[in-house]
Amino acid sequence: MYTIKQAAQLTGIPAATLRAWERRYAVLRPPRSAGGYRLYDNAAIRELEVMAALVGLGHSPQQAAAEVGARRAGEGPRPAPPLPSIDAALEAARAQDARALARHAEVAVTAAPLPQVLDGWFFPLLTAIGDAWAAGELSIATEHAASHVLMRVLADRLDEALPASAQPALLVGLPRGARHELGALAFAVVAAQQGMPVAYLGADLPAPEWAAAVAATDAMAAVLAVPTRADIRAARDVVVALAEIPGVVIGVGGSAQGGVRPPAIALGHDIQAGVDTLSHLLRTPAHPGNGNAPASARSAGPPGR
Amino acid sequence: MYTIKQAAQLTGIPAATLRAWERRYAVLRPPRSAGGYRLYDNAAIRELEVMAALVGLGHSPQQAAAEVGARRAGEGPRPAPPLPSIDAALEAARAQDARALARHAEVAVTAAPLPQVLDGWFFPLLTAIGDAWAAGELSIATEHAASHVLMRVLADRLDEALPASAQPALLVGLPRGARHELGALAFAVVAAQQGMPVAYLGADLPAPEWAAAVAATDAMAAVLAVPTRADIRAARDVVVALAEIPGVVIGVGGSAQGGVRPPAIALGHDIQAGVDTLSHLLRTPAHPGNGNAPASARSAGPPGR
DNA sequence: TCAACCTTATACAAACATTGGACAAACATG
DNA sequence: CATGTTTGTCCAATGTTTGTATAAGGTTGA
Repeated sequence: MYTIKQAAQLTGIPAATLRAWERRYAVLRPPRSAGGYRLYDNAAIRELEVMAALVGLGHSPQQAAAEVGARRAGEGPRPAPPLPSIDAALEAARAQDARALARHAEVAVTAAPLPQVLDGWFFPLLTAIGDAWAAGELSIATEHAASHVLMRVLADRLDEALPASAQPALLVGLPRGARHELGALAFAVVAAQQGMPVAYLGADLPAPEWAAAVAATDAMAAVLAVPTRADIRAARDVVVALAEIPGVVIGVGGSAQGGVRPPAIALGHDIQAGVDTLSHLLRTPAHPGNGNAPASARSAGPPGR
Repeated sequence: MYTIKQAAQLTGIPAATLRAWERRYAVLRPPRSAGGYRLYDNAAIRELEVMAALVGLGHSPQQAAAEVGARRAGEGPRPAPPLPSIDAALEAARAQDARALARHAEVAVTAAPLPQVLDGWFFPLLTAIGDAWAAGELSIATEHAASHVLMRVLADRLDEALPASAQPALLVGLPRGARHELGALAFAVVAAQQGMPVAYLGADLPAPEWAAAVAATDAMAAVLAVPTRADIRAARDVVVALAEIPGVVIGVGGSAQGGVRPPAIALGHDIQAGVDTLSHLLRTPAHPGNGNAPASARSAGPPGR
């Protein structure tokens, strides 16, 4: 737990401003000590960092607070807000009714903060579709069409979340041969909603291309999805290629992320947590001894902006 | 959310002009803060950028506002409106600037009727990108990202053109193994804008899946793209599978369409003409002697609607 | 006990927005 | 050419947003 001065130092936001933010936007309600001192924990610090990032990106503090607040609304142990029925969406997919499916998905992403919708709706729907296909109730064409639709809904979200003009600092995509894009895209969207300037590179990208993309954009981090065992080899190649470039944080996600070793950092299987981890790594000015992260940033200056 | 000054900075349009546009053309109605400040979100910024680009292209602001507000398909025989520069878009693609590329594409599809834009902008841009790649000036990642962006712009148009909910009468897609989707998607969009209920099935679809999709939707026609020689065999398989189903018109397009024989109907290399051909075939109650079309309609009633 | 740090409440100025009207340059049209 | 419309910009009076400063006083830990 940190006092306000420490929080100010950690986040770079003056203490007076922190108090003003709390008073005016209720952006945080840190617990107090017996004597009434504010006590910030690490989660609070991270939220402030997100807020600062959004403000630095040009959002008005008022709105940034609203956005941060909206996102936090979905984290507590409260009863989850009702999501639309997965069965109905599955039915739409089965009936090849792209429009209805898109509508269901739109409703879902609007109903709650995205990470929650992903866990509670998108991914369950995907496995339901997968099951239906395995049971022979559903053709590949149908499965194709459905994932197209879902991808588009997420891509729209990505568009909406991306700052109007920013050099991408984070690249997200899949290694050569890998196909299942939805997880990677979902990660990109959540990261973008957190204020990171993301570029989504798509599926099936060979290692040299990854390196070229990182070099061209001067990105500070790359995240690749490793959806299946079969993708591990290609993912390793990418990691090797990227490790050549100093100062790039390499994250991996997906079911088979365990098959990829340092310097890649496994981001785990919870998207929100993975984004938090990454965001923290990027915001912390590279500790020499933090385990497996590269040692120094290439481009001078702080991450934000 | 951005205040008007930031919106002005992001779009390059003076704040006073933004207000004037809003007042005079109702081009945007941004939400307001509690104190009455305009709040622009990313979508609004993008719309303004499109509008600004159209104005820069020579459209009057009034007209541009109307076009941005309600994008319509082919209007009268207006003098060919100027399309945005392909070079600028190529530059955006090369710089991995997905946002700028999307903006260029938006401007293009807004500036003129789609078939014209396809011939005069989209496909030239694609070949330019292809050339740049062949010349080693451009990585696969870049080419990937660019075609992603262009696909999305077209897919948006498809969504917009499709009637709220109608049983698809026409399926569009690619045979197993085929990848280059843009032509097929473009065909689907033009057909949809012409009023046909289209479903876009996507790439890489095996023959049995085509048959299943046609059977499931009771579609009256299927159009498959045959982008390269290598796709001919798979396309033939699809044609054979679909020929089993009576009353289905089978159209083929793409560079290698010549390699596929009746009962498939070659739709030629001009999208508009191809759509016209198909539409004519569907509207004409199956002549027994029209060369290579199948003989009878399955579902009773007239094709169109 | 004391210095350092924290609290609330109020205040304030600089930066930024708002509306409504006005106006000249550019453009079209008879 | 004369006339009317369109369009970008500017003005003035007024309200909002936001970071920071101040006063008066309480808490913390050596």
